[in-house]
Amino acid sequence: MPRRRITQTDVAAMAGVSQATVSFVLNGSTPAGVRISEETRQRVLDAIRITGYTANPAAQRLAGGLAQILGVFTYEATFPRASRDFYGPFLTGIEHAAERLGVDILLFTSAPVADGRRRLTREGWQRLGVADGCLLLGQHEHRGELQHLLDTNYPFVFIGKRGSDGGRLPYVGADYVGGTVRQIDRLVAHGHRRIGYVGLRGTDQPTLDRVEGYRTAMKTHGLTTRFVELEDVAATADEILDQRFTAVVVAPENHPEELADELERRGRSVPGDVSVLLLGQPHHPRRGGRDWSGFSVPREEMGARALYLLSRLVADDEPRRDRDGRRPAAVTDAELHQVLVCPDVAGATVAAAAPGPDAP
Amino acid sequence: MPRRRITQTDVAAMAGVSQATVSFVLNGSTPAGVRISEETRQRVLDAIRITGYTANPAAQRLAGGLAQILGVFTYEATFPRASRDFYGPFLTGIEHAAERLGVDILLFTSAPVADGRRRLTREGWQRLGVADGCLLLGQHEHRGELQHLLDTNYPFVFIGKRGSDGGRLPYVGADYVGGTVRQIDRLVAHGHRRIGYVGLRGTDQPTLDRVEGYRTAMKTHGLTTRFVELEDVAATADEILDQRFTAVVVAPENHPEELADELERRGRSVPGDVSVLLLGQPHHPRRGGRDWSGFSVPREEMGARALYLLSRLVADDEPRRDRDGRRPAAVTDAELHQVLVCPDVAGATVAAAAPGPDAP
DNA sequence: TCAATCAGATGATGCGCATTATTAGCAACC
DNA sequence: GGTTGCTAATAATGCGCATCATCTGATTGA
Repeated sequence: MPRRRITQTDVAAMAGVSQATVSFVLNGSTPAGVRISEETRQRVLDAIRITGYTANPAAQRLAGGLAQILGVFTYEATFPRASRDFYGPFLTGIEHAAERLGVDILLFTSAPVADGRRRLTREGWQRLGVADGCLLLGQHEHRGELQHLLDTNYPFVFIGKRGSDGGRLPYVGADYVGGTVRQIDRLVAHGHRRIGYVGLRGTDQPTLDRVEGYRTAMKTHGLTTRFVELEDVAATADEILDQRFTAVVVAPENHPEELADELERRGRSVPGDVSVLLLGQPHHPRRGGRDWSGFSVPREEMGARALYLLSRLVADDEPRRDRDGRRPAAVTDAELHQVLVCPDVAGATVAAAAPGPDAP
Repeated sequence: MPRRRITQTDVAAMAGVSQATVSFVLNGSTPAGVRISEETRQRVLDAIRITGYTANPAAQRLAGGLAQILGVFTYEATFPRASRDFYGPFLTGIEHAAERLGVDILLFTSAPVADGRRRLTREGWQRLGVADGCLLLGQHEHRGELQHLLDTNYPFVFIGKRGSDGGRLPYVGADYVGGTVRQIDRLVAHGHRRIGYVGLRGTDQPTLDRVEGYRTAMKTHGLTTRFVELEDVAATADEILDQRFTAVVVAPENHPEELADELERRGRSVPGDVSVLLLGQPHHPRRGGRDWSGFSVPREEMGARALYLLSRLVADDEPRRDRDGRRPAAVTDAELHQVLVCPDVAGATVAAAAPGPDAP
């Protein structure tokens, strides 16, 4: 086992060439009129094989190359793991993809927290530089920081749809709209007509998309949209009964478990009297919690797809060719904004509508 | 927003000093006979504050400094989060500690897998270098690789006790011995006398420790140790009844859930007829699974403590002082090998022994 | 008065790599 | 025979930082 690390210079010496030649061979060469004969190339490759040379990522990065390190930054105040039920799956997907890509993952756990959200400023900028590109997680992004990333042409990909910014931000999101539409379809197929939307107004993308999906689907079926502002769970339960809903859709962050409890406390059964569909997975799966019907967000896949996309963007940035001298195909606009299907979850909180006043 | 990154040279220019001076100020200076006046120091610090300068980790690392990056390597074939019930909590703890320390975490997801376990060789060595030190996870470490780490004096810490290697390997483990002893104590306190150990023979540390704990405790109480080799769950259930055990202890990887099912299928209740104590948490918590009694492994804390220890080791390696000119205290032997208490879990699978032939 | 000491800093160097500019050798052409 | 053109490579440079060796000017000691 060698004491000192093996460098390109060592390899060069063994192959009887210059360090530069080794670098060219490793990078598929040909930046400008540089040519390496096939024979020399082979000699270098042999030397690399024999010595077991591997590039020092720090040096690569410093010299303006790629380090095969991709970063993960989050805007949440505490690193995603803490809210592990929600963020864990993203990271699992990211790690799987990283293994496939042969890339290391750098978690920016050091970024300072200000105003309850993590910032990229100051400390952040430089640290980002160790990674070839970065995945961005969490709702509360900071516009100025994003602008800087765009300005400096630093490759990044959002996890979660970003509609706000006219197509400049690459992202991999989930199709909350489509998922919600299908839930309404489902309810209608079960004979429901009075279907309420329970939730908080919000400007976050998932909420906007759920509302849009609800609106669209209700309109399609010629039904009236009815929103119930969630303030107090008990009050909301009363309202649901007052309005004689036979079904409601609700986002997972809006305490569906407690809501169902309240309904049952009022002598109604879920789904016997009221069907409840969840627009996403439960955030904090309770021991012995209900088996919710609704749709699920493909979080692992989102993580993985985001990393793949990021790696493509990084490759695009680097004007380097593969060994056939061709550049990989450029990233298309379609790739830049991916929205993944949210599969339906059968569950046990949906049933046929009780025949009510609106029944035929 | 500056286009080009701010370097020490920029800061130096602003403060009217040389780049070297800036570096000295940042590192608490004084490598050899170098002195910086308080006034100059302040000027440099001001310039840093104004420019918002931050060190480029790649450059720091290349120049032999610290990058404030700590690595996580695993010997498992797939990266830990994938088997997230077991490994997830370690990473949670690690991330929390990283936030506290202001350090980024590098996951070595790129390390190649050979023979079903991940290796550090070739690819690995150089990549490790980006991090100031590294946490090691998983059972199947490779001796040669460890030796190399020791030889090159690369700072690392194992998560999980490492007894095999006479105190040369730093680790943060869990006290399986003590935890197991207490479970036996618990059973004895409940009047149990015929207490079996169900499990597979294994040479992994946790298994060795559980067996040791069982042996010790049984001896202390003057009871006979009885091991049931787990081959087939059904056969094991039969054996438990044959031997008229009133209680068994079992490791979580040995299918406790199925075992209890088998017992109940035979008309025995858990814990009514047979108490079952789990020596650790369930590996794959089942929906609606039993509420196991036993002990839990403080995995998050292990992760966090391991990272703290690693950071101390790294600091120790670097002959650098803090701003008062003192070196932090060296790592003691006690710190080098930490074993954390495994708290008891009350649970619902333990009850008083049914009066049997051994009863008074 | 001249050497010795010391505070306070700076210049130069190298870490390992990517990349640009340059060179050496040789065949072809006028 | 000199110039052009081409292939095949190398020398040199810089990325940003840590660090070693060195330098300057002031103060002290004899």
